[in-house]
Amino acid sequence: MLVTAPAAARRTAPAAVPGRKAVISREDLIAAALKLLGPHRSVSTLSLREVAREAGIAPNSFYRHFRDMDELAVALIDQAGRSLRKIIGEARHRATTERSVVRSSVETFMEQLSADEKLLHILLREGSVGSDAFKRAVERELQFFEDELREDLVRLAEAHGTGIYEAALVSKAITRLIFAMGATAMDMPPERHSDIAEQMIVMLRMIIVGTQTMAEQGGHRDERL
Amino acid sequence: MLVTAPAAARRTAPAAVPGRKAVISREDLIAAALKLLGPHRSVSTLSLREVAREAGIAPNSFYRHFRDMDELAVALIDQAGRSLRKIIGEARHRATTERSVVRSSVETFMEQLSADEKLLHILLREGSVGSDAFKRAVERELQFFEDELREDLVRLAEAHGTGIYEAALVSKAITRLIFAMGATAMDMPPERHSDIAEQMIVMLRMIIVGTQTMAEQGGHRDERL
DNA sequence: CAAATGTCTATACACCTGTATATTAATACG
DNA sequence: CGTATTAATATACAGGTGTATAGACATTTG
Repeated sequence: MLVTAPAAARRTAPAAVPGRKAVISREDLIAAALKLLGPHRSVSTLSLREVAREAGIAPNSFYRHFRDMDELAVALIDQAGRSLRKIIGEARHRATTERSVVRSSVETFMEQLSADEKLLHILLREGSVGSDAFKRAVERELQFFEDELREDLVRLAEAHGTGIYEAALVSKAITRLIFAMGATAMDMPPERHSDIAEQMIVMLRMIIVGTQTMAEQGGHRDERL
Repeated sequence: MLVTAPAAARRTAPAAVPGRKAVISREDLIAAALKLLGPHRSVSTLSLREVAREAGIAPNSFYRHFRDMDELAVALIDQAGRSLRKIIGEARHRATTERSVVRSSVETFMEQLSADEKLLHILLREGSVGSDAFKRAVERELQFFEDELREDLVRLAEAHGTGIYEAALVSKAITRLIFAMGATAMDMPPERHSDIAEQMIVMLRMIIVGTQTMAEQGGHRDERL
């Protein structure tokens, strides 16, 4: 993978390589790119020069850290995914003792959205534009999310003795739905976010009740609709 | 609305206005833009000059028809929405006598996707990037879709004597889910499209079974999950 | 036919983009 | 110390962009 190779290189001990000390790092460039992003500024519209300017370096110095803007974009997605998974993971863990998993996860998700954490915005917004590498990176993060959710679902289903029909599809549906709803929520005033969260919760509950009911009936509902 | 005003102006009888006869029309420009679009070319990356070049006119002539590229983009979305609604409408009508509504609608949707009709691609792909006007146009089309679906759902629920819990949310969930799944399907080889369609159908059935079950139980399921 | 009027083109400007080349600056090692 | 090695810069180029301005062309109207 293109992005992990240099990351691995940096991970080795910084044992006294000759040459000039790096005044700027990949992380600095990522931070500069993040600073430029906003509700009206998407990753795909950022230019190399712009990021370099924001980071306070000459345009050409950019190449010391990334092959092109696309590689930076993938790094951004990587970071966004890691951050989101960590947060949601904590939310799930926290939830088992307190409120329901779906409520606590959804609310955490929406809190993160409101917190103007631009990372989440990237993940939600730009999954379908950009280079192939970029799209694949986003898809990979969705897949991670989906897998973790599926494991949680079957675990919880067993714990509660409820059935679950097509767990993989359930988690896929939930993931896509959450991300789609989150994306539209981004373009709304924050005071409506709690409404959206409630809508999400009802939607998820429908899916869960659906899969449970279908599990009880063996999935053999007629195709009346 | 910005785009309907000039459209209305053109709709008046073309009764002998003085001046030179227009050699190119808005529709020609829209067609040129469509020709440029593709799996690796999104609306937001089209330049005014590029579209003008493709249409065979001087860059400045563009302004005779659209204020800027954004206005063209909104017109594109408009057309895409109309086209999709028409097709899905026919599918729904056709379905009542033949197979299930959800199956027939989903299959029609995916057929349209495979048919390389770029219009649908625009609608699916670029809902979250671009100007505010553009995003609002996409959101409006989704809303149309959603409203029609809701009417259909309550009608069918009454016809079959099944309940339906929170019909508005059901149609919203289905719409967003279909569009999200469709967007990811676009980036996949066509031979996987039928798989995706089957996945969609199961997902939708879960939601429908869920809303029916919740209607029977008055929506008072416990929050175990 | 002439005048008016709307359509289209040509030219030009200022700006921005990615990147190739050459040069300078700073650090580590012998 | 000097030298090798790497980081960062300055300059420059070719090409693209949106759009302002002015003029040419065609067509309807008086």
